Amino acid sequence: MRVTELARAGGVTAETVRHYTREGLLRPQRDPRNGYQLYDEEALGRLRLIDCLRSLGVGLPEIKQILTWADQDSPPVVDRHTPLAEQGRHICMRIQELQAIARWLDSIGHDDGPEAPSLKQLIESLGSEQPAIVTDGPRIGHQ
Amino acid sequence: MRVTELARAGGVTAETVRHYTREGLLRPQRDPRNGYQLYDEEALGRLRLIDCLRSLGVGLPEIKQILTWADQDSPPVVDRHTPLAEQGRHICMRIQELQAIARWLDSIGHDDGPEAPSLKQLIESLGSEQPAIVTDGPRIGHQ
DNA sequence: GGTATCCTTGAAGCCTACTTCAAGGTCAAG
DNA sequence: CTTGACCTTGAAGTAGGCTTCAAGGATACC
Repeated sequence: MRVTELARAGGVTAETVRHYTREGLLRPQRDPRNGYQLYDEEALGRLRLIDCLRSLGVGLPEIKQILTWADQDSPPVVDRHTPLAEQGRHICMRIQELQAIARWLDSIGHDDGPEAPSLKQLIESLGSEQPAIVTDGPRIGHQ
Repeated sequence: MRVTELARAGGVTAETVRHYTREGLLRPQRDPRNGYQLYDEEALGRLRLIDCLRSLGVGLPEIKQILTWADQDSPPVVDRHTPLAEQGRHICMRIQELQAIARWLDSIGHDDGPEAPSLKQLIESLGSEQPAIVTDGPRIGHQ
């Protein structure tokens, strides 16, 4: 498929796809007749992965690294001190919180009567959790 | 607690807390003696919620709206066309993907031998999903 | 063969979310 | 009573991630 098709399939703009391509996160083939960029099914998977990771605040350079691993199928045998592994743990912890939020956010749509979780309760529960072991230094994740 | 204490507890910088305060997402009390900003337990919950939503790409103005609802305990009886409800569905769908990613990201830490999910498989599975019903218009979510 | 829609490129611009700066007040320890 | 760590404010700066611009080629329909 071409840029706009991939973009539509992935729910982003064509410009975004071009941006990712320029940055080397997507490596389309070329239609030799006209120089158009051609993407395959895998590109869609990559695009979705990029979008997910982006939505978690992972930066493009880091995502590029991840995709490079995928390309080589090289097991990311990184020790547990690389920022990515760090983020892995961070994200796994966060998924818990996200699910609570998702439940609440979801209850907005189909009003679940009185047993819908209250935002106040949600905030309360978030407030009394493990202290998110962060010692110092620049934040990881979203800018 | 004061800015830096809250910041430490929430895993962000003091400047970020000040920023959120300036933007009205946190409303600390004031120590009348010196004008210092004083945050309570609830503020920590709010901070965590902000951080979570931010990591999902929700913008500060939208988060502010959510927190306002929480303050009023007004049930967000929004119809299912508000951008927030839209995001709710978006996020709920995305949680699925995130969990797959989290599983993989998690497997980086403790190497789970041969049955660790492969990145290629992950990408493949992301590529062959529901087409993320997006018709047109500006993207929601992360910038 | 217009013209409308898609594609290419690089460079410049924009927006959000911080971060840093500058000037100054507070406060506990020594 | 000075040093150092912390606090205040508004304004200006930075960084990342797109987005838009400008100039031009490809393709398809009438």
